[in-house]
Amino acid sequence: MDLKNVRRILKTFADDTRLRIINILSRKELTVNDLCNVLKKNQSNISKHLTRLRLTDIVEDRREGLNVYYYLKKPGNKYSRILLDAVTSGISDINAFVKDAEKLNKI
Amino acid sequence: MDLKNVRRILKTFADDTRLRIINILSRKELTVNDLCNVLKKNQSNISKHLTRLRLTDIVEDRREGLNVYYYLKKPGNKYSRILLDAVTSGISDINAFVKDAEKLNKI
DNA sequence: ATACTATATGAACTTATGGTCATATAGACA
DNA sequence: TGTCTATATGACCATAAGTTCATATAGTAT
Repeated sequence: MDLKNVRRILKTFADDTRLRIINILSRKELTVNDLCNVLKKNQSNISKHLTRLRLTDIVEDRREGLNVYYYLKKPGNKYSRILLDAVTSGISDINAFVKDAEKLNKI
Repeated sequence: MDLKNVRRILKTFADDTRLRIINILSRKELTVNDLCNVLKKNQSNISKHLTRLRLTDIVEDRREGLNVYYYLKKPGNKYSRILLDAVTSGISDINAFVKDAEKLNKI
């Protein structure tokens, strides 16, 4: 883990849409389309954010027919885990997150 | 703490120069000029990064004559503290940080 | 093959960000 | 007062990042 990686991980987290995606995926794996519905964003937008999260090793995907399911990846190295834990700790009660979780239950 | 604050804090952390400043200040309070010398960046640049860190409640400053000393803010908010701990202890052995610490000892 | 659905990606646009230069401000001291 | 040093800030530029539209790709089904 070097400085570049730390910055890359932090930058990837430092966006509202991606934070919301991470929060949602922490509860349940979902398809791109599901995420569009919960977040009320267009498909291109969500897909690009997911690509970025995948390139930063935060999520992984698996295809099932036409659908691609995204889910949180268990961090491989120790430093990633420390950072990811720090970034995600103590923020689950954020209002926007709670609302997203409620929408999620209706899907 | 809302989503906007979390994003703001993460964005502030997500920069090489600011991460290096945080690492350095975690060891010792320093003047703007000291930080310029360690980081080999111009004064304007460092000053602006420090201003941003101050506005995000990560550092504080105190003036002593002509010099302004910067140091990590003690309580900060809870989320900043968690990130700060991750960056300053969990991943403090990253190469760029160690090198900065060595330069710091020569001042 | 065609048609349909889900997802990914290239192009273009807008805004945000980091860096540098020049200048302004603040304090010390003669 | 003037001058020097340390720091802050405004203007400007270049690049990065987020969004949207249109299109491409992948898989299903007929």
